[in-house]
Formats: sequence, structure tokens, C-alpha cells
Amino acid sequence: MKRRNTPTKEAVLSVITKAGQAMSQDAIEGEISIDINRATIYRVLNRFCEDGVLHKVIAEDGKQYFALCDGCDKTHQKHQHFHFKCTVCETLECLPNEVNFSIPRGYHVENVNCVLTGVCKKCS
Amino acid sequence: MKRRNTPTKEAVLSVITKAGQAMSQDAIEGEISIDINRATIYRVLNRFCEDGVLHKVIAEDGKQYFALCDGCDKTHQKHQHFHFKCTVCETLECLPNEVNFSIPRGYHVENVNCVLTGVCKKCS
DNA sequence: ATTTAAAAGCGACTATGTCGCATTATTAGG
DNA sequence: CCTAATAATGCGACATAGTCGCTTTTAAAT
Ligand SMILES: [Mn+2]
Ligand SMILES: [Mn+2]
Ligand SMILES: [Zn+2]
Ligand SMILES: [Zn+2]
Repeated sequence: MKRRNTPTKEAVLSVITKAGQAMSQDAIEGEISIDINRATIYRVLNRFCEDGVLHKVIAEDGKQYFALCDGCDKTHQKHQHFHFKCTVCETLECLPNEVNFSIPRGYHVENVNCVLTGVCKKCS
Repeated sequence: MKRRNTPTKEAVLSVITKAGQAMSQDAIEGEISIDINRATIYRVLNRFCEDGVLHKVIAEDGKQYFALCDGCDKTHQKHQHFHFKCTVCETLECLPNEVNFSIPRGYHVENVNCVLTGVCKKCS
């Protein structure tokens, strides 16, 4: 299960890094220079998520968006921050704001997916 | 644009009410007694959302779940509460806990979609 | 160089959700 | 009660998202 370095991995990561925001598979495919198969892109993205390089956010359009992690590794992941999806420029960004919640006794939270939708700073 | 009363509307609403939790289109179709077309179910659900009868939640599986509203009408909707999706029993429920957030200046929030995923009280 | 297994390409497949159009049925008005 | 207007439904088609199995390619260890 040891990971290998491939041009595909580098290209995908570079596109997301340059964008500075979360991206969907189709957006990545659109921005990328080389031609990469759709299924492969998904596999690369999911592997990055497993490795704590990216994290996945489900937006209100039901699509998966992938964003760079900040301070995650394979075992410890903390993605309990809000995300913002702009309806104008269609971008999804990680907000610094943490998600604070208290839930009823007996519930076990394993994952948090919080997305605010509206108009972003730039588009206002 | 005046709404009409139909058996379909009643059946859909009754199923969701009886379930006491948010339901997806396929779950509704599975529980419903009469045979209703898939597209029709979606249209009924979306109309209920417009009318403030139901609200829509996007879960981590990317699917739409529809839950009864509590204190909404066509103009004022407040769905800023957390939702919980159990990975065991697959149900999605509204939590009473409100979502509190502060976002950077210039951002305009129009919608909130917060879903916690894990194991629910019953399944623990 | 050889080996081996991870990664990529390809095609097929399964949802999920939406839309246009023809048909049906609700309901208001006479 | 009948009729007309139009909301709602059924049906088929479509678009998109994501996954999977299988073969081929390729990175990297020996
Ligand atoms: Mn994030
Ligand atoms: Mn709710
Ligand atoms: Zn924007
Ligand atoms: Zn459960």
C-alpha cells in the first residue's frame, strides 16, 4: 500500500494549491494541463483524503469539493470549520471559523460537514 | 400558481410525518402505499419546500433529505439547526441544537447546511 | 535489468435529480 | 351540475456524479 509519485498526483495537487480554494473533479479536470481520466482523478483525490492531504466537503449541489488540509495527518483530522459556497462565483472556500456544537447524550460524531451558502466577499 | 390538493401530496407528507425524520426520495417511494412517479415525488417535495412545509438537507452521501419544518412559512425560514446522519441506521434527523457562526465581513449567508455524521443514540 | 504491485486508462454501470411534453384531474365560476 | 382553465402527474429522455472491474502501464525496490 505504499504510495508512488506520479505526474497525475502532482498535477492535481498543483491545480488545487494554485486555486487556493476547494475544487470539484470537473473543475480540476478543466484546469489541468495534461489529460487525466475522470476515474483516476477521483482515485487520486480520495487517496489524498486518506492521507490527510485533502479533505472532502459536500456542498449544497450534492457535489464533492476537495480542499487542502491544514494540520492534518493520516490519523488526526480536524475539519471542524465552516465552508462557504458562493452562488455567484461558484467557489467553495474553507473559513477559519470553527464549528462549535453540542449534541444530545449518546450521539457519536465522526464527521462534520458544514456549508454556508450565499454571496462571498468578492462578489458582494 | 395556486396549489391543489392531491392524493400524492397527502401520501408523501403522511409518510414523512409518520417516519418522524428526514427522508430521501427513494425512501419515500419505498414506504408509500400508492405508486407515484419519481419525478412527481421530487416535484411534490420541492413544492413543499417552497411553501415552508419541508426543508431540504444535503447529507454526506450527496443526497437530498426532506424534513418537516417547525415554525416556517413561505417567507420566513429558519433552518439553522444541526442535522445528524447515522451511518448505521442511515437515518437523518433534525437536532434541536442551533448553528451559531460568525463569518468574515462582506459575506452574505443565505442558507445553512450542517450535517454531523456518526452513530446515533439508538445505534450506540 | 528484473520484478511487483501501485496507479492509470477505459468502459460500463448505478444512482440522483431535472425537464419537456402529453395527459389527467382539481377547482373555481357559471 | 357542467365547463373551462390550469395545476399536477406520468412518462421518457437526459445530464451529471461517482464507482468498479479489468487490463495495461509505470514507479521503484532489489
Ligand atoms: Mn475545509
Ligand atoms: Mn432540519
Ligand atoms: Zn463569490
Ligand atoms: Zn442510528
